[in-house]
Amino acid sequence: MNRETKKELTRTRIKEAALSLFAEQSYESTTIEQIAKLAGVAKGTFFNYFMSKDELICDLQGLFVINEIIKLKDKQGPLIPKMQLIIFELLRQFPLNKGLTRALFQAILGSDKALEKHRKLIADLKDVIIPLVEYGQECGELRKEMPADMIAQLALHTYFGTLILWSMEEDEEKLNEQMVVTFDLFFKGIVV
Amino acid sequence: MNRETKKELTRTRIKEAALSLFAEQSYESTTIEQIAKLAGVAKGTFFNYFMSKDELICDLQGLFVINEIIKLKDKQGPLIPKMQLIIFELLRQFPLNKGLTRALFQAILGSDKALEKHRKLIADLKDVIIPLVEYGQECGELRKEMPADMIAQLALHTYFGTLILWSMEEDEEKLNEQMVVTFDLFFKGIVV
Amino acid sequence: MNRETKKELTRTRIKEAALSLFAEQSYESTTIEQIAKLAGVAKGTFFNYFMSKDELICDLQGLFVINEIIKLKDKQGPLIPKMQLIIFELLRQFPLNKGLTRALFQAILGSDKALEKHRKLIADLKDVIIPLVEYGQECGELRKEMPADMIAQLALHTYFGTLILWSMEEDEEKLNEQMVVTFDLFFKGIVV
Amino acid sequence: MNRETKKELTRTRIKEAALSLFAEQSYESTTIEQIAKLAGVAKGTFFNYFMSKDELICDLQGLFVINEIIKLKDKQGPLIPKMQLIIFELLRQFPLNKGLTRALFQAILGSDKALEKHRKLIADLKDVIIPLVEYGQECGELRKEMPADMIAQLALHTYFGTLILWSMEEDEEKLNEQMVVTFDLFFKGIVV
DNA sequence: AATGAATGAGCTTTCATTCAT
DNA sequence: TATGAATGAAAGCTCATTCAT
Repeated sequence: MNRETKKELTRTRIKEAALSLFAEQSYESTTIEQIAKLAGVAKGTFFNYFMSKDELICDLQGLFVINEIIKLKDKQGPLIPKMQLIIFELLRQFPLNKGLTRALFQAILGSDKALEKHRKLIADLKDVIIPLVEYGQECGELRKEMPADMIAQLALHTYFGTLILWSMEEDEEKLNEQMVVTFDLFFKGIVV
Repeated sequence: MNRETKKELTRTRIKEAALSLFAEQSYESTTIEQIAKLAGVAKGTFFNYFMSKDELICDLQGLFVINEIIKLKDKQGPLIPKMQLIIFELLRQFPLNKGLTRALFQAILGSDKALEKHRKLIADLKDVIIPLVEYGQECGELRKEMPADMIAQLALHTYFGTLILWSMEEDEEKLNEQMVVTFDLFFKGIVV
Repeated sequence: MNRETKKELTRTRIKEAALSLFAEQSYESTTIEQIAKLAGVAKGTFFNYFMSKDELICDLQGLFVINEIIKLKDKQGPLIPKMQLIIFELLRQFPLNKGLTRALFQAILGSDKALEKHRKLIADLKDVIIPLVEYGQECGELRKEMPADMIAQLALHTYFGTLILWSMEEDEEKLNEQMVVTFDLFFKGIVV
Repeated sequence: MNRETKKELTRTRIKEAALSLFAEQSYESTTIEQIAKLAGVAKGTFFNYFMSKDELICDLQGLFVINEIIKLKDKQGPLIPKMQLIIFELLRQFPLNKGLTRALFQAILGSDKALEKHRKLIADLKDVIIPLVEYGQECGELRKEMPADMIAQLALHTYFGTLILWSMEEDEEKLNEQMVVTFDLFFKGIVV
């Protein structure tokens, strides 16, 4: 195994350790020492891979890759199933559990860098959704009295609202089910 | 001025100082020393009023009083305006700005006590909304194919989704406007 | 009830509260606030009766009054029973339990004033015991090869050793029994 | 010098600094900051070596190693000299001065962990002494009317009584001398 | 005389970060 | 590159004591 691969492996181990700890504790109360220990490296080694805790969280946000989602943009066919696919893809990409979701929100809310990155993610998602909605409106599938960017925005409100309330619930409901139901209603609101 | 009044005043000053600091910094990075200083009291005095930062945040959550909202439950008339009133009331009660909203979410996500209190708030809100929705369904105002508790849940998803995304935006949009637009769509989804 | 009596009563209540708390917690971890609360007075009131926690402990040491003991000095009769009476008197005066004993030692060890007072107590006790021993030696009851002040000192070693080890034991042995046995041996060592 | 050695050195420096400060002030009034400063390390470094002041004191109690004493158990010869050797060994092991002795007692009396550890020490010492006494009784050297475990207990009363009273004295008497005299009397009491 | 709110120095403890090895 | 001991600023919090009422 060459040096490059080994480095990548360590980086991955650190990220996984962080995710695992964030999931069971809160973001703030997870220390770099705990992460390093669980990753099997020394505390100092952490800083060879991430300049700070802030940078780590920015990197973890990168897990929400929307590359796959962008591809859906140019796919043909009716809108609703495509949007359901986007949602499905967002959920599938990342094994979210309540603790981890809370931790990520907490981290984003506490770091300017992470907040900035989150804004970019939101903008990217909008860039994917807006054309879809415009296309749907042109096809006569969706109501036209509301601007496409507003509808996209609302879709995100719905998505993140479901996500954060779910993460704060006590019991073990599946996120998928809640998301499906919520968007079912959302689609009812926007279709002709 | 008697002692009791003075104490109440100090308590208020501390809360206001905290709110003000939470609004301009994050919750985590606001220290008790800063709060005390801004409130014009000694650090130790803070602890005469709140056993911990946690307890302070729980107290601040209490600002979301839903007493007014509960009164709306028994008011007559069509549903949608009443729900709009609820939203309006929730927003009016508390001079939310982005920084403060982010700080409150951060605090709730980082403290078990505050999380618990938030769950209670959610439950209370549901208790108000569900009967309204049921009444709307009986009157034939709302679709009946979706259970009332689910619709209530969705309303909360929509509300909190709008709230958190708004709080994370960079620019100065008004929350009120976003909320009105979002719920306009939401209502379209649920009416017959 | 006149003012003087009332004041005395409050003072007693504070002392009793302190003793009670010292018995169940350690001296260091008992706060003046706790004492005041249990005594049914305000925190500030404590300082109207005792200038400091130090002064309180000095006052409590006063419980070991040796006035009664001094009277035994001039009593006639054989030595051993008289010394047993002294021990009995010391134990009787004060409802010692392990927690309280530990707390008192802790307090004495941590305060210069209390330490000084304890030295005086020791000196007073010696002043009582030495003449007794001298008389015992003259009567031929006790060995003469050891100076009387040394024997007195040894008696105190024996007394305080029993006291402190007993207070540090886990189980519920009675102090009285241990003391009787220990001194039984002690007397065997000093009699002719 | 390798890392391991250096660490051991720092640990030793911290312990020595603590002992030195305990000797001149009381245990309670010695702060970790003082210890760190005297040891020439940062405050935080203290906590890399000891989780708390409590743990430090437990570690210091470990200075009373009784390994050497245990070896005496199986030595042949008359009892009294052997017991004198034990006392001598206990005193020699640890450069006791009055301040430090007081501090140790104070620490033990104020910490549950340290108290527990002290009980173990007492139990270990009894385990050494009892067989010796039994052997002495079998050989006809010691009186048989008193159970061996009681005699062992009394020896400890005598030892700790001497120790604590000595530590509370103002003047500079040597502990050794007091101990020798006290036990001289003690032995008189127990021999046939 | 009694109160209890206010004080603030000082406590233990945490932890991201640095840096010599 | 990996290490982990050292750092030290800063955190939350305690509590004996003061003092205006």
